[in-house]
Amino acid sequence: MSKILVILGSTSTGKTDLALNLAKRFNGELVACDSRQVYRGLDIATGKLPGKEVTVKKEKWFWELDGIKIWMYDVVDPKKQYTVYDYVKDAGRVIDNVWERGKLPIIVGGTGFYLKAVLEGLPNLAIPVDKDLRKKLEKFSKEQLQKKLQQISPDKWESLNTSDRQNPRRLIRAIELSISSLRGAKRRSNLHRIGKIATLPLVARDDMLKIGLTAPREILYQRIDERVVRRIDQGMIDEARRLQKDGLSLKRMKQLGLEYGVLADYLKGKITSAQELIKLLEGKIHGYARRQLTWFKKEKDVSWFNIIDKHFPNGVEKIVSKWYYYSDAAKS
RNA sequence: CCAUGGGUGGCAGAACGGUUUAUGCAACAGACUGUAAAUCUGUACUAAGUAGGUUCGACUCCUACCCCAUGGA
Repeated sequence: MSKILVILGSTSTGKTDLALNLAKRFNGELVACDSRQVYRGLDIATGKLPGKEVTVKKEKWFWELDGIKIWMYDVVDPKKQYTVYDYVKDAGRVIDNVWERGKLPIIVGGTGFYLKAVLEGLPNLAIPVDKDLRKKLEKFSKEQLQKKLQQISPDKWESLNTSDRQNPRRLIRAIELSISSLRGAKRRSNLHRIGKIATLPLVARDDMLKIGLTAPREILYQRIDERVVRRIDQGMIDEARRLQKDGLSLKRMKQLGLEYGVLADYLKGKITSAQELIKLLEGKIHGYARRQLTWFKKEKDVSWFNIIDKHFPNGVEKIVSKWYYYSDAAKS
């Protein structure tokens, strides 16, 4: 069996809850697809635990929630930088392993880019980061970067849209790609080696089922707001303090996004009242949810379910069941 | 009760006697093939505690009142 089930949707739609139930029913294991859950120690704010009560066991390479394995939590130290590249590599291995043991991998995805990368592969992943180059380029102003790219690769520059042309990070990567392709031959070997990893899954269309969870905006925001308060109660602030104590710089914490960005400001003393803290957290997460909606809107072949419908889990189960048991027959 | 400081868009926070009054956050829309919960782009908000006055013109000056903060009684 090489089927793969994907649960996607924006934050606080209850992806993990649903995935756990499906895992129990269909002999599955979860594979988290979240750019922050991969970091050790980022637990409360990244929502590693589902909304419902659940027994938790932490093993070295996976967690076990209610006896269901969940992978791709805690794979790296938060001081290190983890990228799509790492994710594709690691998750690819995990998925293979799940298949080997005859289980159904259920990808629980909030990070659209990572999801796309594992599912479809990302050709350019084969071209590695050039640290020295980046170090140099990071000192450049936006204008200098633009000029540089126009110089070395007008085509690449033309291919960028207006917003990416203003985006230093993207400009740097574009320059990196251009220079690498100028070096032609050398790239070959890399392409070969890493390209294989990047396209690892290559799941046939019928073997993949994508379930999307949505909710009306107001409901989503409301759920987020409730969750913010709950997480503060659960000790989200102490979690940030602990990370700092363990040597995570506030600058790095800020890079970790959303909650951690706000919490870093809080620890710095930039934010003084609890009220302000909560408001900022809510606002940031609302924005995030919106960006996810924008991204997932374009996702193809998704069976969407609105979570305000109390019976949606039944609907999901039905279609998963049909896919799980019968799609082989349908294929032939 | 006195003194001092202050009341600016949803919030924070500047400048300024004079056509569109910053900026940041949030909001809304979008981009995104190695930091993606990141980063970037676009749009909208179109605001001055209240009541008067000065002025050709007031958010900006004056008066009264209301409210807030700090200090004092």
